[in-house]
Amino acid sequence: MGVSKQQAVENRKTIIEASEKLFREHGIDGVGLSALMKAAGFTQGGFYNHFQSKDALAAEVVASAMEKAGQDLQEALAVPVKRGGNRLKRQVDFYLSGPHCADIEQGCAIAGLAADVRRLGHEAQGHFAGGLQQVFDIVAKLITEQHAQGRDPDEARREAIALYSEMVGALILSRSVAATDPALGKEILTANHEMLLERLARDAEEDKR
Amino acid sequence: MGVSKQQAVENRKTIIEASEKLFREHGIDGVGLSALMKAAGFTQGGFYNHFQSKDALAAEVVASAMEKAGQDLQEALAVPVKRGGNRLKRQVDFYLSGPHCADIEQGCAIAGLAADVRRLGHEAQGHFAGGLQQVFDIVAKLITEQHAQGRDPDEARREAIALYSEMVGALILSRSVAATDPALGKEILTANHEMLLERLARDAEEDKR
DNA sequence: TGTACATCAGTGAACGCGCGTTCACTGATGTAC
DNA sequence: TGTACATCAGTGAACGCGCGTTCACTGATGTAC
Repeated sequence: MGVSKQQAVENRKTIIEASEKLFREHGIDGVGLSALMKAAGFTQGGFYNHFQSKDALAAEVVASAMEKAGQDLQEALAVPVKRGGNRLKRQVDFYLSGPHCADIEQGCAIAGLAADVRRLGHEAQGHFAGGLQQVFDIVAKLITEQHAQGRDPDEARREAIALYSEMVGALILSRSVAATDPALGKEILTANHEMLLERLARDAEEDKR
Repeated sequence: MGVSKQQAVENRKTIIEASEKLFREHGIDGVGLSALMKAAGFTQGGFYNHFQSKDALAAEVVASAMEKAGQDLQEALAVPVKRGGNRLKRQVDFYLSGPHCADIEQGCAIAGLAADVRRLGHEAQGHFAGGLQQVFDIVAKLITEQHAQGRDPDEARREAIALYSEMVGALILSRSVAATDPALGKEILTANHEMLLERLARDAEEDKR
């Protein structure tokens, strides 16, 4: 067809982004190259102009998704905090909200990909692990700024990992029953949300003493 | 080949159990009927003597796995508690241990299937949701018995859901990076474990007052 | 700057392969008399 | 209790289909002179 180099780079990105959505929704094995390329607006044959194999695409999808996840959180950290505002609480509120839970395609990449990544190649797993480290670091910072007198870094990291694990688990469990038992799905979300907010409030109170 | 009715029923169970392991390890789309039947010790053709379709098998696998999970926990509840012993703590210790995390085939069915169940049929999801309800109920009982003066049932259920969500999230995240970054995998397990034990201890102390 | 040629993203058809499913056949089990 | 027949779990080959991948071809883009 003849396409400029710049256009080709953009098309490549389009394929990766379309693939990410389909991979999250149906799993990597649940969607074929023909569907991926079609979703990106191309025909199947062009795939191998951009990627060596489906596995290679999967690795790039994970890398791209995790990079985006890290950036999004980074931005949340950069937004100036209002007086009496609480960035951590706002992140938790958003994460465990109904809309975020329902948005499998664009919601948290970690919750959306974690279970599938285990079955992908070494490269994809590496990108995922790297992104996860970054996310834990950022959440640890959010936790540290939460405390007036700061926080021991190791302790903040432990809390960040526990907090994030709980939120990811809640999202995955809620989604797993959402279609069949929406009430239970909602309950999982709210139970975790309430428990987390109570703990945050309790921590804040202890800080004052 | 000619096989007694009783033998046929046992063979059917063998297929379901072999399938559960392969489904957990590779995902439902990641393993074919030929591999499933071979793992159970049969040839591919016999599959349809037992199941209407691969989807139907998947639904039975989920039902069987969740039933087993509920029974296992039920038994833990039935074991007489030793003086000063703590059944809840022991469950948490086991759940977030390295060996349990590494045992994808026989470990917690909920963590092993949650992410895949979303992509299965309505029937499989129903079995999963039902099993999850049962598990939440049992964990709520464990939490209630934990407190000297008992616990408001709604509050116990909320705590059970939050506790279980965190453990499931920790297991899934730990497994997702275990191959590439084993140190991070271990850290996720221990961070969640320590945080949970601290909370249990704190709850126990509050109880005394 | 204009012309001739190489490049390479995109197309669409084709490849072999393994998938889920079907089928004709076998023969021990289970049943009827 | 013994004999004749129906049942049906199991085998192994075959089916069509969609998969991941390959390939010959197109034609605008990019390059060399």
